[in-house]
Amino acid sequence: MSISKFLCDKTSALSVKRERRKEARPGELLDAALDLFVEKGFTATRAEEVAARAGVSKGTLFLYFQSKEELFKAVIRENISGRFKEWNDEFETFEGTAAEMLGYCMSTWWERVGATRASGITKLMMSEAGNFPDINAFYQQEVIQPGQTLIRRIMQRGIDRGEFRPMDLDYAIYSVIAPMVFLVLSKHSAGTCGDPTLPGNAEKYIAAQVDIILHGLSAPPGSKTAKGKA
Amino acid sequence: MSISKFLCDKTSALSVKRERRKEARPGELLDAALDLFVEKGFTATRAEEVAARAGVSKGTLFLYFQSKEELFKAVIRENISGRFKEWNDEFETFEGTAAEMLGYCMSTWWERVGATRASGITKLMMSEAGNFPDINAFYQQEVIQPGQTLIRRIMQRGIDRGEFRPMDLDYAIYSVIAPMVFLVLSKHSAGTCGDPTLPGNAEKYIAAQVDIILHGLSAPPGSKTAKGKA
Amino acid sequence: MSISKFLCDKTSALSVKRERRKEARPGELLDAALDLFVEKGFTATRAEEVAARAGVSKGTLFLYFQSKEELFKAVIRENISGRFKEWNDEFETFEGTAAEMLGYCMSTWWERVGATRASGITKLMMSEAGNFPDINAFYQQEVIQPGQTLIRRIMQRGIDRGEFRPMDLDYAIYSVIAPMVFLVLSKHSAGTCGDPTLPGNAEKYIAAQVDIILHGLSAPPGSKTAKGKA
Amino acid sequence: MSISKFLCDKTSALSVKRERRKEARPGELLDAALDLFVEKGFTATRAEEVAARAGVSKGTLFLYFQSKEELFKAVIRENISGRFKEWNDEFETFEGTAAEMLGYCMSTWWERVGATRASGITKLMMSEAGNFPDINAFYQQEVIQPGQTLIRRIMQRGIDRGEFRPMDLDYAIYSVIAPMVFLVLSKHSAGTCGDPTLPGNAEKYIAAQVDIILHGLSAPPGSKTAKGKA
DNA sequence: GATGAATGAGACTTCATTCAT
DNA sequence: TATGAATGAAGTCTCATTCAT
Repeated sequence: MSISKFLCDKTSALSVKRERRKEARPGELLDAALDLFVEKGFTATRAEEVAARAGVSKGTLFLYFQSKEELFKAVIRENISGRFKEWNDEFETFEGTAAEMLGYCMSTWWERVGATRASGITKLMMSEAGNFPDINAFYQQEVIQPGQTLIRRIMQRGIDRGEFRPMDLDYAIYSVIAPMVFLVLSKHSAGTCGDPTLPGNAEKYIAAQVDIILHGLSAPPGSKTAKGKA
Repeated sequence: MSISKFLCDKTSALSVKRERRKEARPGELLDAALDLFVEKGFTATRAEEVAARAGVSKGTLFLYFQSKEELFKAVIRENISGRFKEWNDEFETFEGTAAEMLGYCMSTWWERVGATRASGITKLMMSEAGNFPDINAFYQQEVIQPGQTLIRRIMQRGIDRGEFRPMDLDYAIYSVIAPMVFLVLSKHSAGTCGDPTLPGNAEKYIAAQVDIILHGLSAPPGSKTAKGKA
Repeated sequence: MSISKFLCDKTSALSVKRERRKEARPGELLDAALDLFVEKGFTATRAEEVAARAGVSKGTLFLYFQSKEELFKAVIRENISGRFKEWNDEFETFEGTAAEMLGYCMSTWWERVGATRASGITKLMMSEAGNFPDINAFYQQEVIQPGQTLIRRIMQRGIDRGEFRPMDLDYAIYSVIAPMVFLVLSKHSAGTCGDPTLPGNAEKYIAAQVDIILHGLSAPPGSKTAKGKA
Repeated sequence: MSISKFLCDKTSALSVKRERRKEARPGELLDAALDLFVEKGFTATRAEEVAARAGVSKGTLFLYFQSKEELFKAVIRENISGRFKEWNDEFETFEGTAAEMLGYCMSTWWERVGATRASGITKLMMSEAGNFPDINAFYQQEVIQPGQTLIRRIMQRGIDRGEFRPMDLDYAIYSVIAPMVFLVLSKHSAGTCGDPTLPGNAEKYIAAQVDIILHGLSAPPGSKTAKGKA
């Protein structure tokens, strides 16, 4: 429409890439920051490293984020999947048994969260949450609470249907949660990086835990639906 | 002028400062350091804070530890007493079933490690080990390996005796380890500090996990054939 | 409001700070460092003083030099341009007598080294070399050895031509070197700063020494026999 | 006389050594300090090192010297030989020629000062005088001025007697002083520690310089006393 | 917008000096 | 008097943040 438009056209071939980049800058910075924060910790990661990994200069980082702390918060916010609403819906309409639902839930979680870079957030929160009370509250509200609620509802349904033994869900939910948290922490900690049984075979790991848990939860032979062998 | 004056002179309020306690200092500093490192992370903890919490000045810390990093290493070393030898011995002479042994093992671990300040080391290693490869190697060798080996031996015995189902122990051991790791991490992370179900009732938590795991591992009533192997 | 305002805007009094002069900084810092190191000694000079004298902040110094010690090394290197190659060439093609050459050599040395700030390096090396073995080795190789070799060659030529008496050059060379070293040390030591006979009249000092040395070295009139050897 | 005297007698065998030591403490500290200050420089020498070399604890040093700086001043004071008065007297009654006197003077200086640990003072003053104006003034007054005066008087006598050429003594005196200063600096500087021609053969060095200087100063054949060859 | 030179608060560490024993 | 544990001011160096270009 304007002359400047024509002027811009001249460099369009070059600027296409650059402009795409420009739009993507904040995202690239968040990605780089997530990786580095997870790998080295928040304090031990230098702002310049983040910028360098994102392919920009130090100054540019502060163009998009007010401070290193704001960058941290943005990293958490950006990578916290608000997927639990969606999963709660799936739960409502799920047709199989509670056991199937629980297994499906853990596998899906691995595919959609555990296996992705977003899983680093778990480690990050465990390590740094103490220094960021507000971001921690946000994480509690967006992740911990919905996640625990979903697990609890599934298990409650299992108990109600007689699939699972009656138990105190305040504690029982952690038999599901702990193995998943442990898996992602292992993935991101130096401590188990050399362990071939873990990150490389996460699916097998998940399957093994599901198997044990479901056996552990299932109602004894004498009860309603799980009579089988007896 | 008064008798009390003379009495006080020896331990007067003024002389509280500059106490000479060469013997006690290292321990006090290690205690303070463990607390702060666990709470805030190694990098985020200032040397002066450690000194202050131990009730000494900045300089005194460096009288006993060559550097902040050496202090860190000493903290790790101090809190890893090779308890596993002792536990392995207990395992050898244990008279009960593998299930009893496993339950006993987890309860004992809680009493002797999980409930103590030493459990903070777990969080510390997870957060910072990446930046201290040599410390990490030491921790792997002194804690991770012996711990996993002990669990594995107990479970293997259970399988051999037909108490437990046959399973791939490379993965199954984590059904025991994950809940314990999760517990201590929860204890030391702000993330779950507000969660009333966890730290206050660790014994109940342990009991619940033991119950589920043992159910999950146990062989079905009709399949005592594996016993023959033992 | 006024035209002058617009003119001033570009180089306004306010913008004096935070000038960006990447090219010039290292040189300015090296200059400042040389002055201060010579004046107060390396250890007694604070990094911040060097920065301040160069008109920059503490941090800027470490932008250009990895450490204070690296700065020290750079100061030495910067002020030791391998002048001796050039002087050795001059010696090869010099047409006059050895005596003329020696006098020329000392005068030239004064002009090109002694009178410049580079002469402070001598004092610096004397005071601090003991604490920096590698720098010392470098200085030996780049300055001491070539310098002594040049003097020795000139004197040897004088002996060979019968101009100078035969003598043990291992010691005789110091009759030339000592007065020069003494001169620059005097120049840079508080000890003789109040001495009006020295720094202000270095040329006269040099001339007087040359006169005495040449008399001291020259062969007695009747002993021209050594000439045959040359 | 008193009981305590008898009591002391009991431990006298042991305390003889100790008491002798006690008396000697300040001297041992000054010795150690001189060595270390000369070797490493004032700032780079730690008070504790001095104490350790003297065989006492850090605290004891400060029992005898108010501060490290006072220790430095005491080292200088202690080691500045007020021998010039004595030497001036020798000069008055010396029977030989001025040349003999000059040679005797340099040899004697080497024996009584140059070869001793006290010669380190020269290096110390060159290196540190700038930071200690008052001690420097003291050194000027006690050493530099009397020393230069002595040399000047000897040379003036040589000129007066026709032994030496007329010359500007303001500069000529350094032909004698420079080689001596250079010698002790060489002895104490890392720069020439590896040079086998210097410290090991100081007497030869001195002799060579004396030879050249005397030749350099001596009156030409045509003058009164030094006719010889012509 | 993007850059990276410049800044300066703040961290680790040293060491002269003090003082209870 | 002698000791050496303790102190804290001061120095080196880092790095989040700013800002002129």
